[in-house]
Amino acid sequence: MRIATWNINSVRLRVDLVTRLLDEAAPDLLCLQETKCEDGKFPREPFIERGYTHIALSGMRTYHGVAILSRLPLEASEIRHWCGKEDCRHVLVRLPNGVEVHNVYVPAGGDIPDPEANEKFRHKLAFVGEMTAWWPDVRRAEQPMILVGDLNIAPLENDVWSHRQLLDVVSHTPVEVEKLTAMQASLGWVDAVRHFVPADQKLYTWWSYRARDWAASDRGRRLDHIWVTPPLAPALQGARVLREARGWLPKPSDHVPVLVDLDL
DNA sequence: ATGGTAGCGTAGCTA
Repeated sequence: MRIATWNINSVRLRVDLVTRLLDEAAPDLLCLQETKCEDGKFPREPFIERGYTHIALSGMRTYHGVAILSRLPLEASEIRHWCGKEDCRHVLVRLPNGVEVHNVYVPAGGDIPDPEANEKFRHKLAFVGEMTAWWPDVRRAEQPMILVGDLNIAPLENDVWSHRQLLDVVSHTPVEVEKLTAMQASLGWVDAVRHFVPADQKLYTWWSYRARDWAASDRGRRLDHIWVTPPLAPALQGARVLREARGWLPKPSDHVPVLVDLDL
């Protein structure tokens, strides 16, 4: 089974890039974030045509939005809300093989890394904290589960272009990294990508639109993740970050797809 | 130290 995650930054604007990924990488499931699209306006047809007939949506106008496109049947799907907001950041599905897939879009957190001064940063920390407490409450580490999405945190030193220079930049601050690490520990989640790429190797999934030349400066961050619970770790077959998609024309997303293969 | 770009929706918010 191949699963992919991609922050698409408007699914309607980039529907042709999504179909390109489906055609070239042929994932069984594709989890999208930042669809920025109400469910009734979601462009289902190009995906259905390609066999992705099972679609779970949690979308809204203008902001956020998550979606799961699947060519495997979905036995159940559910939308979850966090921090008392209905802001379309989490949809989950159950597959026929019993695996549960969670697609999450963690709040970006604004620019100021101070929860007192910045409500967005406070929301980000609260979001991850709430979810961390929730996992052991409702699920067990023995259940086969996959968590994917734009977690908006780059936890390791080599998940950013400069650990030292990003220590006080939202996405890589110690307080965020601690929060994400605590969530990972909550059910013993295994980082499926770092399972294959050594921690001393730089790895990014996002490059800012603001760089003059994203590839030349290469100031990236690894914000997009795929985690699995311990029972799925032995099934991990490989992982890929599709860096070349950052250059897909005419209008690339600032994030690239992340893919993991499992022997399931 | 600062400003740089992008999407939505048509101003200003979010990233």
